[in-house]
Amino acid sequence: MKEIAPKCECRELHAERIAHADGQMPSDEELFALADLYKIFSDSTRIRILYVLYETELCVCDIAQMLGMNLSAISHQLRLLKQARLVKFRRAGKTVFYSLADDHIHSILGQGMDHVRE
Amino acid sequence: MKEIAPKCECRELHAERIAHADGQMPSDEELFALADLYKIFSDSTRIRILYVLYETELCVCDIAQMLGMNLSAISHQLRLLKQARLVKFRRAGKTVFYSLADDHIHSILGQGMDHVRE
DNA sequence: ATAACGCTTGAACAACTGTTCAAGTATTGA
DNA sequence: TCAATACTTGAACAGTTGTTCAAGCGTTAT
Repeated sequence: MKEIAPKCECRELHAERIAHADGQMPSDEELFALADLYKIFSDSTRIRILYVLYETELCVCDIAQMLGMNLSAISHQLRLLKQARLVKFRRAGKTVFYSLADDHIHSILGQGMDHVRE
Repeated sequence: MKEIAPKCECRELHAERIAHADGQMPSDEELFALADLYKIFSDSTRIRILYVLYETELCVCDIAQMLGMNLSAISHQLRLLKQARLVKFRRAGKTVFYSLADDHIHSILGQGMDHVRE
């Protein structure tokens, strides 16, 4: 049994604040989904893939070349990006081209960058 | 030795695209910093902490109470949020109050939420 | 001083993650 | 049909992460 309710005397004094904060909360499902979205952006390989795709579609071996990584590693990460609907792909013969799924992704990446550069 | 340059014939055909994509790239340091920022938001405990602090400052035991977790777990996560400069704190007697570091955090969380709710 | 409270910290542990390797599939050209 | 190219996939591995437990620190009241 884990202790989930520490007996803290100050809680009674803060009841109003807690009620207020609680009323503004998004649902738990939304917060978990949000964390999962950020999880995709939280790896530098995936972020770099998204950025090389910012301007143009590229095939898997091009991405691997640009990132200095092997094909398999890139392919695994592309699968995650695909599952998260952040990239889409089209096959042209033996080659598979990947590109960003929609413009929303651009704006998310842009805002994060603003924070880092501030 | 890891293989970092897969010999892919299509690369020569894509040279222009690669040059273009490369010219728009943020620096590696910026991309790593960006991944680190997203890493903070990628855990549901930390996201939930940030949201309960959205409207008001709260002490550690209040946060633990609201999230149904023990004090130590919350304290560990607050340390990470502190290091990332996403929260600030003030001590009042025995109690330590945490709050969001600045308004920038609000807008980042807001945009992520838009994507999830779309 | 001493004790109690609120919080922090370090060590330990299980769970998860990213990369590699080897083997596989799909498509094309000979 | 056979081989070659471009990519995908599963298993294995090391490295990382989040939580818990126990012990500690700082503040306040007695």
